[in-house]
Amino acid sequence: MTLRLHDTAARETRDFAPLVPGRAGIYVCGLTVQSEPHVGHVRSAVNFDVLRRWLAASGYEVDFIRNVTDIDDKILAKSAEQGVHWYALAAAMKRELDKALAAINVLPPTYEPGATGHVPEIVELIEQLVARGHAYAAEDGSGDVYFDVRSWAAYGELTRQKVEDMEPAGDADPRGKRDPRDFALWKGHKKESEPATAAWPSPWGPGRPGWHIECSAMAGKYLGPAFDIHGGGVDLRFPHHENEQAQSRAAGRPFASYWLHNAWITTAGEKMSKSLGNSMLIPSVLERVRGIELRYYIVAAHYRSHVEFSFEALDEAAKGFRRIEDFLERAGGVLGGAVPADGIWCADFVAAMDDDLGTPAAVAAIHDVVREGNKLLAEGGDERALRGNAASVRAMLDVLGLDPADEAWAAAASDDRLTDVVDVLVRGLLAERAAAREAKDWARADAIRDQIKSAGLEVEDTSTGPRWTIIQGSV
RNA sequence: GGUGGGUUGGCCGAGAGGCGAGGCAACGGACUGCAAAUCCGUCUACACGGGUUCAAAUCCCGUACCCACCUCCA
Repeated sequence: MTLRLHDTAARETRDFAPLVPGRAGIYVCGLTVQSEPHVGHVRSAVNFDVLRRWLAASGYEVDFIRNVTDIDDKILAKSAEQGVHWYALAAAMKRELDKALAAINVLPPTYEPGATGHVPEIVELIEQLVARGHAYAAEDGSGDVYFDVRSWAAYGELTRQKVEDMEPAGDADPRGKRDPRDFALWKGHKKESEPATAAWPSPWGPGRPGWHIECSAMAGKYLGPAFDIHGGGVDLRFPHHENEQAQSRAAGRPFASYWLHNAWITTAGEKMSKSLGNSMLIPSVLERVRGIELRYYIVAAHYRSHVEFSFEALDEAAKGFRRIEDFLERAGGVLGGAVPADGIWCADFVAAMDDDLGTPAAVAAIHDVVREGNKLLAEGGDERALRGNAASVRAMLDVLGLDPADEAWAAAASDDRLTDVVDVLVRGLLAERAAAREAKDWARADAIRDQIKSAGLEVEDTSTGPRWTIIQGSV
């Protein structure tokens, strides 16, 4: 069984053949830390986290680099608007992002480089491009350096566009450009409008990196001139990725073998970045569902499918996930403790994941095993089969970053000691209810159950006695 | 103007010539003191118009509508 990935550059799903057997180098364009993360932002992170986990689970040693763009026009503009230092804004938003990603169990990358920390590498790359005749310093004294689109015949190959059909780049004063489509590699410092802290020395005078160059420089530094997979959101295909590839290849670096792009999450047909209000911001969404449920919602859709975000769909996904979770919990009860995590992946799951990360089918495969497990649970008896079944569910969930027993969720979950306290209190009430039931005083028994429910706990009678759980969404 | 991606049941969402997606909701049954949970069953769709084929959501032609990108974007 080979992993197949949809390469957006080739426009086809191809067998994944790593440059070095057993190893996978991945570069993903992370966020420009300019505002609070919303559902759309974290989708990309989850999608590539699943890729990374599946590769690792399949036996690859994965180098996963996800950058942070910590300086650009927007950060400068927003910080000026808010009257804060640009680096303060970037750092604050970075912390928000980290918090949001931790809440949905996105593993930290192998390394997370930032643009501002790689100015020497960026300058070196630009120098290579100038030396090879693919970049030039603007002749208008602005200190800008541009990539010469006309000098690179393959320009447009990633998105199959002809240079003549493109609209001009608006990233700088066009007077300094040889061609309006040339884009900035280096932006000369604008003394009158930009803070002195937003400039670094360079052979072309003080300035800062253009938008695309940092990814080429950092991918080259950490993954080498050629690496396996480059990922990001669809919107980045052009200009960002097109330009990254042009810059890198023009500098003699083969760059990425495969390009993966995740689709958008929109709200009512609108991009999330344009949506008004902050109901789609991660902290706000996490008031409604738990992080694991949000992750399930994202994973249940294929990464290349456009998702129309709705709270109704989110709630439904959460219910679907709880079905899996409930099974594990009940199986754990029967098995006398935690369900082991060493189960095997079922064949459907593996086939789904190998087929361009077919997470919807993978989720369906998990549900199938859950149904089998529920059947075993209902029949009672075959503990060995149940153990294998439940362990299999856990193992598959783990690949998707959705194992409820994963310690990563513990930080976000309620305090264990508090759970113990509640358990003691509820057990007292349940003993009373048991006595009432014994006496067939159903009114009294139901009153106690209602009382517990009004506190936000659900009581269920099972073959092994009553069990209480927190009603999700009630707190 | 150029480049891509879509349109599937009440809802969410896969699939890519013949075979059950899956979840949620709804309804019926089993179980239960009643519930809950669970199991079983029911509802069974592919934007539209043609065509190819023994067989089409799936392939071909055409039409409509939607979305993204074309230098701020995950």
